[in-house]
Amino acid sequence: MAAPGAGAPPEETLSLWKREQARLKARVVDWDTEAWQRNPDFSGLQRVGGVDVSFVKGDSVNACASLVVLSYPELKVVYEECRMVNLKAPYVSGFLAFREVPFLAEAVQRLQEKEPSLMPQVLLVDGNGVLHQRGFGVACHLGILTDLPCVGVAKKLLQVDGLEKSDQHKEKVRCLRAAGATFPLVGDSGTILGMALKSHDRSINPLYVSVGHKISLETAVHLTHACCRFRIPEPVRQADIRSREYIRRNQGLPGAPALGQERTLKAQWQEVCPPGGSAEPTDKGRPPEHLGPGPGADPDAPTQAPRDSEAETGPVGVGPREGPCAICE
DNA sequence: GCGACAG
DNA sequence: ATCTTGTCGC
Repeated sequence: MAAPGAGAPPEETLSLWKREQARLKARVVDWDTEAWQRNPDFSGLQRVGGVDVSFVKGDSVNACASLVVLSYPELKVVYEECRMVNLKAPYVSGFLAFREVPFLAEAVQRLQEKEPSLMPQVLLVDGNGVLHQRGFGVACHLGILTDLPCVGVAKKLLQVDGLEKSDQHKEKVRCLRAAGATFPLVGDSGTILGMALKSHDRSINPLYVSVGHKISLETAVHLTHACCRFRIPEPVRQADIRSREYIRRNQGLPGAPALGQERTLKAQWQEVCPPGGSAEPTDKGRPPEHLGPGPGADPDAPTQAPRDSEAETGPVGVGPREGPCAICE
């Protein structure tokens, strides 16, 4: 029940994962540690990274992990890496990092080895930071593993610690006027876990920003907003666009699984975690082999129209009622 | 049966 | 995450 549609990890594994999260959580730094973070215009900030993982259609194992680095404030892609990976763990809400973070951390590691001068000064991560069941989402996890400042940027509200998509929440969302408008996400404990951010004038659904590592919530929100040309901040959006594109080009090429012949995650999970047996940690790292971006992979190719899919804008004829809001006075 | 469910 | 067309708007 923990992972609908896929093989669920044994309770024992979840227990180990929780312990690991608790151990690493102690290292999270939730304030500004970098000089550029203190400057109102972020002067000194030159490179912002984004990461994402996209999937092959009917396959929960094969995916493309991508890391991009954009110049700031121009928001032009100056580095890109896409790589096909075999996910080892199923998706379980609250444990996303155990599925994706190993490959993201490896991508950062390869960048460090190949082009250290392009190392981003901060990473925007698709998912939550401290806004999480145990206060340690994927953005925190990646931050600790890489020691880079990280920001959690989620597209949906993770309903934890009393946070819910209640009518009151929806009311607050409707009250967000111009891009940049926010409201705090306060947990039962009274702690501010993150901020809802209207990232674009024409978007209705806000982003849910939270601290990952080495950055304050205020700076995280300001930075996220500063990186938005559309609803999704450019670093994450470019990582997403490029990883999907990479998958499209890789489909049908040697190495890609034949249709209907994919290994299911459930099957793979059974290998790693036999029902009743002890699993052995086997392989470590692959040889750094490049299936480098072919000749037609210009980073700057504006093949993408200035329009985003998704709910960049609300339904035209059925917009939420404008007018006085009881909550935002 | 119903709601929850980051990606 | 993914399945998917048109449509409105700058």
